[in-house]
Amino acid sequence: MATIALLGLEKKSLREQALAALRTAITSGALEPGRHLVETELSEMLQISRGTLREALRQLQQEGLVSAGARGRLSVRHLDAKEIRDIYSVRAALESLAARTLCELPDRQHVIGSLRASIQAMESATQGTLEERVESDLDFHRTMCRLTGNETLLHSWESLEGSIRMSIMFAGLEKGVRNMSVDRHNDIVAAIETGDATLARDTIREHMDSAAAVLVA
Amino acid sequence: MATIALLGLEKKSLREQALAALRTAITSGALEPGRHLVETELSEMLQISRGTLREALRQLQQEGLVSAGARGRLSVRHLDAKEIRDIYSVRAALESLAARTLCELPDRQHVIGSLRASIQAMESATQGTLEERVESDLDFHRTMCRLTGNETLLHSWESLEGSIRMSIMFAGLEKGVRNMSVDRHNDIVAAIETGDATLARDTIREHMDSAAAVLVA
DNA sequence: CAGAGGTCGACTGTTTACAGTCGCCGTGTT
DNA sequence: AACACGGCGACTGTAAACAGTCGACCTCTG
Repeated sequence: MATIALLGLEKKSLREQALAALRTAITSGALEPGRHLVETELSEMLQISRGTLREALRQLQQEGLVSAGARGRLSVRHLDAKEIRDIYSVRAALESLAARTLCELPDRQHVIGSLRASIQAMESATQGTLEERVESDLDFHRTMCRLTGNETLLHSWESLEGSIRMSIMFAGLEKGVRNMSVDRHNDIVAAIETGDATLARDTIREHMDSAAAVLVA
Repeated sequence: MATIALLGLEKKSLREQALAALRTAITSGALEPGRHLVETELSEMLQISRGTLREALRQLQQEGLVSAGARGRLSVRHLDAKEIRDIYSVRAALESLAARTLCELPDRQHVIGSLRASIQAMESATQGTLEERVESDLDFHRTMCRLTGNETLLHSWESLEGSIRMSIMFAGLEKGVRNMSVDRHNDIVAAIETGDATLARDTIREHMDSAAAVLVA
């Protein structure tokens, strides 16, 4: 196998570059689910030492992209239908909290603006590649979490992000993208704007349920 | 032979031992918040090499017990009142999902039994040390997440566990323990038993809100 | 031919060594 | 006295080496 490029991240530590490269390799399918990850092999691909690689792998493991087998053997995690549904349940819970938090803000104009901008970016990406559309979709949801100002919430969501990407990849990008609807996002923002936390929660739950359903179909 | 089985169970990697030791050191206050963590210093304390230590630190970092400063300098995370409230918000969201999931199970008898057993253990610990009482309390909540069978949910909760422990420590064990009520837990189980997800959610939220309020007071 | 060793190879666990960087502090200059 | 400079020490980033373990395959023996 050819080397995995570490482009665009020259400023950061090798560990972070490796982490990003591995994440991409896994969520893009270059490293297919179930694949056994051999440290010496990967460190050669990435042109880094094993020690540095191992640090990155620990992080990946915690994110759930990599799972441990006997004697520390690592492999790319394989997601089955139930796991995808589970991931989306947790995702829905986190994003519902995000929406509720935003609903309770006294002044939501700035928040609404940012969210609408994110939706706009998504509309612009309609003509782009599948990957770009997925990115813009995840951006919206990540933005929602970030705008709450709750770092713990954002961090929890981000540690789920890799699994979400894998879910989409697992089911095929087409399916994942087909489910992405600008309308749904507009509904969420509208609910937040009126401060209706219950409606926002229900909208998000429906969004997540149908997304999970499409992915496992 | 018993010895063979025991060998497999008690032998963990140095990394895991170090991880557990560091977690304990931080949540017990031996390593106070804000303290700068020097790798060579820690590796000497723990009698392990820096490489092994660094892997453990990455995991600790992801759990939020350790935060990174300039040039990779790590220090024990310091939680302020807002962060504690934020952590408990996310915790409430996750446990609400757990309760709702359990409410939707067709046959909940086994679950109810396990939860009541956990509460029983908590009552037994009433006479124990403060640490033991905190442990039994966390056990109940962790059990609730585990019983859902949603590994992602359990994992998300567990990655918050360290922060929860820090919150309790930050406010002083007495305060944390004073807030632990067997009644509250019984209320949660009762709600799950009747399948009333809304009631379970509200009970958990109140529980979490008041816990956070006590801790930051 | 079956099965008990026994060597080999492939990995992971762990340690040790080396390189780079930043702040500190003393020194010399003006 | 203020300031620029340069050596020094303290850390982190990174690499390379060493050790232990388990499975595969091969061989010898009954």
